[in-house]
Amino acid sequence: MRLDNMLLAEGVSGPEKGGGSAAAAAAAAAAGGSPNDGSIEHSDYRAKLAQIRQIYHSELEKYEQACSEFTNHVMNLLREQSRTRPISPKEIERMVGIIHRKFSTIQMQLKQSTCEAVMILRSRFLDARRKRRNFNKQATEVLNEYFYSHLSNPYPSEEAKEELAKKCAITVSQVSNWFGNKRIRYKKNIGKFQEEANLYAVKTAVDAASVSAQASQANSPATPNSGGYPAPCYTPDGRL
DNA sequence: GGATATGATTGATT
DNA sequence: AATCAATCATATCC
Repeated sequence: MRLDNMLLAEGVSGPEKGGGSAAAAAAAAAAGGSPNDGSIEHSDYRAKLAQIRQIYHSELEKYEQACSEFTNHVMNLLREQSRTRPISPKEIERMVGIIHRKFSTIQMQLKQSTCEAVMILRSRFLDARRKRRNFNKQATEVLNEYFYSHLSNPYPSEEAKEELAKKCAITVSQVSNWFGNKRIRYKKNIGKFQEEANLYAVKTAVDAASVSAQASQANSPATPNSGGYPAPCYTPDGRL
C-alpha cells in the first residue's frame, strides 16, 4: 500500500494526462535550450519520469493481460475436467484466487522496482549539488569584501545577509552557505587565504582612502597602508 | 585526467 | 535556529 501511495504521489500510477505528455515534455526539453533558469532540468526530470511511467503502465498492462489469459486457460481446463468429475464452484473460485494472488505479487515487484527507479531519478535530478554553478565574479567580490572587512566577526546579521543576497543576485540561504563555507575553510588554513585577505584589505583600504581623499585633499595615494596589514584577527572562536 | 576549488547537503552541537 | 565539520558532486584549472 505504501508503494501505491508513493507511486501515486509521484504521478506515476495516477491518471494519465494524455499519452502525448511524455513526448511534449521531451520536445520542450529539446527545443527550449537557452534559459538555464531551472526550467530545463525540471522538464528533463519530468520527461524521464514520464518514461518511467510509460514503462510501468505497459508492464502493468502486460501482467494484467497475462493474468486474464492464464485464468481463462485454467477455467477451460476445469471446464473440461468437469465432464469427468464434479467440480464445485468453490474450487474454481479458489483456483482463481490463487492465480490472482500470484500475479499481484508480481505486480508488487514491478511497483517496487518502479519506486526505486523514481527514487534514483529524484536523487539524481533534484539534488542541487549535481547542478552546482559557481557564483559570478562580482558576487564573490562582494561576499569576499564583506568577509574580509568583518574578519574579526564574519557573521552577517539577517539584514546584512539580505543585502548581500540582493547585491549578488542569490538567495539568503546561499549567502549563509557561502559564509559557512568561507569561515570553516578560512580558519582551516589561514595561510592559503593570506593573499586573498591582503588583496581585499588593500581594496577596502583604497576605498576608504578615496573616500577620505574626497573629504580632505589627498596626500599619499601611493602607499595605501602603513606598516603591516590589519592583522587577520578572526580567531576560529573561543572554544578550543 | 587528476588536483583543487566551490556550492550544497547532512548530522551534530549549542 | 544558527553554526560547525565532514562530505558530496560538480566546476575549473593545470
